[in-house]
Amino acid sequence: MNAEKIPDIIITRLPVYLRALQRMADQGVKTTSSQELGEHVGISAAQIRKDISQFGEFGKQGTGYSISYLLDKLREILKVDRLWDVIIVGAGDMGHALARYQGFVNRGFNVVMIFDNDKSKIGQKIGDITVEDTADMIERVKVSGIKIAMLTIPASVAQETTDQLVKAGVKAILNYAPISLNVPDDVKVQYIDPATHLQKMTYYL
Amino acid sequence: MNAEKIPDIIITRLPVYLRALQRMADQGVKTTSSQELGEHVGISAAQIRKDISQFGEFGKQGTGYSISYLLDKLREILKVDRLWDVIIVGAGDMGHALARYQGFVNRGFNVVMIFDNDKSKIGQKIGDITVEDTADMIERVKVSGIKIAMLTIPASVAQETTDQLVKAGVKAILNYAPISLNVPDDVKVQYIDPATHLQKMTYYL
DNA sequence: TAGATTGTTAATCGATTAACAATC
DNA sequence: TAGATTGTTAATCGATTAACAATC
Repeated sequence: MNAEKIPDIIITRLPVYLRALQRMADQGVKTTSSQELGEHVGISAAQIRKDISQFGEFGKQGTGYSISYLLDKLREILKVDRLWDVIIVGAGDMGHALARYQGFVNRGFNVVMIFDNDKSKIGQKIGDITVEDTADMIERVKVSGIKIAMLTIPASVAQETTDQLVKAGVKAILNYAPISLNVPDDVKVQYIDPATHLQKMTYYL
Repeated sequence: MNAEKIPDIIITRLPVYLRALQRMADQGVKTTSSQELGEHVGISAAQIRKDISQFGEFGKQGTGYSISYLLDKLREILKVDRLWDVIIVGAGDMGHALARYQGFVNRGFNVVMIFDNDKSKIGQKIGDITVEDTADMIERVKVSGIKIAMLTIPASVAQETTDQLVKAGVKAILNYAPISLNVPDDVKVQYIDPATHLQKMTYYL
């Protein structure tokens, strides 16, 4: 793999390519071109070729890309050629929805624990996972070596919970709480806040 | 307001500033600086000043920005100084979670209808909204003039449903289905796909 | 007043696009 | 072979940063 640093914005696009290619594969398509893939994802063919070529020469002149081969390569690059254990912190509506979501496993993720600090929720079953006490979270995460967490708790407790997760060794946080989080440089955060996304679009209305 | 075209990437950051400022205001803070706001949201002070100055001179040398004044201005710019009616398409777990989410109203959005094509769900109550038949969606949306939809349906039906929404006059779609959507230029789409967000972070693990 | 902080300019840095030789 | 499409280069375009005069 390439030793030089790959721009973050390219890494952001790879999962989108992966998703589109997975869909094409499901439909039985064997081969695609930068042109065709670009039409699917709304990105120029030149950019797709440039992005992919950062990691190697995965295509063939004249014929384009083998979808299964490119899928393998992208999964390897993104490290989703394996199954990552993931925890959910917050067993509210959103935590429940994520816990029941069927779309994680074939994309590299496995929800293994759910935490909440509400005594009435602890012990409840969501699918085949039992909600555990947030008080035990640091220890449980440390011991199991889990690196990824999804946060579905109120904004008011998001930063302190994040600090605990960082202390427990978590390196990637998908944050559903509507607040910006402060984390060390080696911890990544992605934000999902529907209101923020909607507010971007109303500008154009 | 400025007549020149504002870069999309600036528009993406404004809701993040808005969210942080709203939080500061809730905590009783009256004034802030580009420096302080930048520390909260993880963006450089220079960039914040440049972004905000695209729309006018909202700060004061020496003292910074009045939070309530800047909030007013940002809400006006983003057009969330009003309440937008929004529909949810898909009454599954995610649709339910969004329907029950309390965080929309004070950020400019009001969920007014929920649609599903599953006969067993139609007629069900979620909060004080009754799930309606997707077959009636185009008509209902057209008549009410709704411009914003949140899509929480399977990827397999997302594009056809999107086409219907576009036909009904919807101009902004928040898409939770794990698929890229094709829409006309005057329709905006934002994507929320937890697996895609997670896959971006695993690259760095 | 002195100190702080804005708004803005110019310089730097980075990303995208267009074009085409290489080649399947 | 002829046509198609990659990988890559150079040019263009756009975004970020540093610096500072203006001024509260």
